[in-house]
Amino acid sequence: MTKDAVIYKKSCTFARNLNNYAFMKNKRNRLQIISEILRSTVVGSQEELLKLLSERQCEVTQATLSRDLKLLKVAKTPLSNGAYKYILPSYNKPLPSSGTLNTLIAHGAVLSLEFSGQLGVVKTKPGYASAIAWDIDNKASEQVLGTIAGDDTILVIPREGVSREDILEMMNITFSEKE
Amino acid sequence: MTKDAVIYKKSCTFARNLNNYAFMKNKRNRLQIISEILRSTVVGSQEELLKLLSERQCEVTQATLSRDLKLLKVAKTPLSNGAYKYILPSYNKPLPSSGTLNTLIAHGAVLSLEFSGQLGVVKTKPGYASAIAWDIDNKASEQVLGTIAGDDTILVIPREGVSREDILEMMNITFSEKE
DNA sequence: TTTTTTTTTGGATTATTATTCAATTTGGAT
DNA sequence: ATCCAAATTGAATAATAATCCAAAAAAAAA
Repeated sequence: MTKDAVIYKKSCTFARNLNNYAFMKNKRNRLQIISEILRSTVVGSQEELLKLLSERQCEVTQATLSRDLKLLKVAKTPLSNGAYKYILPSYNKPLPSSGTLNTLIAHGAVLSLEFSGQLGVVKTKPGYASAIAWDIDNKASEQVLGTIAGDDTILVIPREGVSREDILEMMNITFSEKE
Repeated sequence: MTKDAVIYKKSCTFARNLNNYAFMKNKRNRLQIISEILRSTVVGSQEELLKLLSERQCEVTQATLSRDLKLLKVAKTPLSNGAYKYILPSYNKPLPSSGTLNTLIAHGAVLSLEFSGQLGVVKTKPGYASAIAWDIDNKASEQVLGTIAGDDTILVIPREGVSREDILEMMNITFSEKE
């Protein structure tokens, strides 16, 4: 009642933010989408890229796109066939994390769960990391060796032999029952 | 004067023409000069490059220059300082940023960056960790999954597929000459 | 040589991209 | 909440770059 109630209330408050996040109205997601497109497609002009973004429900203007490309340090380079291509710098090749986080994210305080190697990183609303990490520690000791929490980030260290899917499922179960 | 003098004079004139002819009108040489300039200088626009060429007795128009750059497959890429730079294809590949930790360290608050496995650990001056971690989070979300900051230590969790060099480069870009 | 063909080039133009400016929105701090 | 500062964005514009076309120039052929 007490703790749950508090968390529930706060997650409501944050619902709006999450919506924006999900609707790709925000910059980070757009940059991510741009990266993905450029990694998989030959794009020769910003106008062209605008269309591709639009197809993915990402409506922006050329002005913003130009700024995005500058931010991402995307270079425009001539190709052998006479066309041009926008290319990402070498370090811009992150992998989109897999898994369904809907339930998890819907909880409100938990923003995302992504993996790198065997490690999981949970992003939370500022200040929530410790509380949520405590939950994880207590309710998922079967799968989790331990956690380290900052202010809005939790490092989740799974036990050996525990898969990402296991962690994801555990997180969903742990955090979805109270809505 | 004597015949020699005349001949000398003539050969001078002739030589100069030949020079211009050989170095300025000839396409191959011009391309060579362009390459040399781009290798040694930060050039941000074709207009700028035109001036540099002109200083080297190479008078061409922007139209020709554009074609030359296309031929040489020169890419225009954004720099960290907000400017742009034309880059030759061979230099368009991953930057060998190894050992270039100096800039980073010179920033003052960042003392060191070392790796263990895929994880990076940044040492900072006492109290600086959070602030710097925040910077990393916000400016390098493409490469970094998340960070956890103590008082003077930051754990940096790179995304999958992001190499140490990528992180190093990112750090240099993020912390060089800004702020 | 002279003629023909191909390449190269500049002027003008079009196309594309970057930036300015003002308006909003967002994020924090009180 | 309410205010303030910073970030984000689009419309318009400025700046920059690519291309069209015709003319020179060079190369090749006769």
